[in-house]
Amino acid sequence: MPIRVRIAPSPTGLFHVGTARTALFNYLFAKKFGGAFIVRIEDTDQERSSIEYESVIFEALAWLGFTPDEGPNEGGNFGPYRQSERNERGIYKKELEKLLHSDGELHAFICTHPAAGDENTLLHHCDQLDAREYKHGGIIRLHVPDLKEPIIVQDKVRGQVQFLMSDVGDFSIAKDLDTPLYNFAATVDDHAMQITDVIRGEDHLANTPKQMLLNRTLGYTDPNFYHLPLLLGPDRSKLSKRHGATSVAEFKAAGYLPEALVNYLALLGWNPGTEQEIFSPAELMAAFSIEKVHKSGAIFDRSKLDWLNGEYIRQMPVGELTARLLPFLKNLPLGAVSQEKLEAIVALEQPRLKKLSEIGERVRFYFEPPRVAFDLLQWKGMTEDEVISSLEASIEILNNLLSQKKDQRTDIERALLNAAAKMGDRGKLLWPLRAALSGAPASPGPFDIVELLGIPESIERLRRVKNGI
RNA sequence: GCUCCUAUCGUCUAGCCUGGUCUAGGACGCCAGGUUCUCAUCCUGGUAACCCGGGUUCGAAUCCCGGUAGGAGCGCCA
Repeated sequence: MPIRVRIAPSPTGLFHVGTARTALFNYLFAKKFGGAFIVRIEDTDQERSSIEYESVIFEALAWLGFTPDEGPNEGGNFGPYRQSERNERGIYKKELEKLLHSDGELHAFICTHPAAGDENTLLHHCDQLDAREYKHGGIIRLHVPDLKEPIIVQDKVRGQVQFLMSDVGDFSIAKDLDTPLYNFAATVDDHAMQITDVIRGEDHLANTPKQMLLNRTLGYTDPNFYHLPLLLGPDRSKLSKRHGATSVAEFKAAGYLPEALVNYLALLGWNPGTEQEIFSPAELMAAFSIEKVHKSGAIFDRSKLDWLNGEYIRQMPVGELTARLLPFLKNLPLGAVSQEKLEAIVALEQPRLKKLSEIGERVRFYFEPPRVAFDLLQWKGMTEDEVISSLEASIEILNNLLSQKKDQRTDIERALLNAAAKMGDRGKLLWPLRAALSGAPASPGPFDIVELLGIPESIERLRRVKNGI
């Protein structure tokens, strides 16, 4: 039987990184076994679901590179892939009626208990077991006998986990014939879509016995279950908004590369058993095995993500990096900069970038003269006169180069370095030069900057700074 | 409160199944040094952990029991 897995997000909010990791593990598992990765939209709660949030899901999936094999946009033989549409076709109603008319120990019934309020932590053990005919004013529950009989979840990550029927209670499966609820709709769909392996977050572990009970009642076979450890915030509680950025869109906007995020997410709760940490998507597929997934939660640590992101940035061909950087350069006075020059600038910044979003302010000085404060120009407590003569020396060297038409990077470096060496401390020449050109305490080296700016523009900047002192 | 899950450096983890090779390995972070005008990159070194208590055993991070701590779930949300 072919492997079929699914992610079942509800379009009620942003796409969380935890969901992204669940999607990743499902995706890898499917690809590893040549199976199908399915997206099913769980929008039975019409109040909270929206079409905008649905597109957030698709955008996140596309950005991360997890292309669904079946889903609302891709189609497939098991559609529709939105629960709202499935509901319109009466898919749930049909199964619900089966449960309502079942004579078995497990069967659905109408519960007329009032909506849960403060008592919502109590288990429902209703005694209205004969009220099987649907009538308004009640909610439909599955009757679970109050027995000490265990329901054993064979979890492929955590092993055997036992629940008692008496601890499950009569749980809700639909508000009425036309309004199915999560556990019921998911169970019906997983069966209808022939899902073989359910890989999801640990927070669903307690739902599993309910779904197994539903499978048993409806005559379905259970899929394999895998419950992934949770993603945690620094305080070790489930990662949520209060821990900062948690949505995929936020990471994208913050300048993270999808391949770095994916790589990082893969390493949370899983590792290949080797010392490899950087994986291309293909390597990840090859190395992934769900047996090596952990049981314990993992803290989402930004500093390691940042490091990985930097690694990916450094490994990327300059042309590609430049293209990816474009959205983050929007607010800069780029003018009519050539692609070649832009790539040269990007190449200089490449080893310094941790996030794409950092590019903006780092490269602004290439496009417009910076403001330079005097004390920035001082190397090791140089006096005003020393700074001025240092700048003059640089200007003279550059003028010479200009008149000799030597404007190659090697020419620039040789001339400047020679002069700097004669001063004993190279910093006496090089620091004021670099500071005057960049206006920054940290930047690429002066030879690179001069080459990029061009000698005339460099001289111009140096003069202006010198005169401003 | 009830149910369930988990437990190795600050963090992600290897090792645990199949006890000895573990004076517990790697990575991130941090610290120091090298390269260097600066920053980053790069290189070198350092820092730091088997939750606690019993037991089994010649020997336990590894097996067993009991604690403790943390987490998740307990909706007419998903």
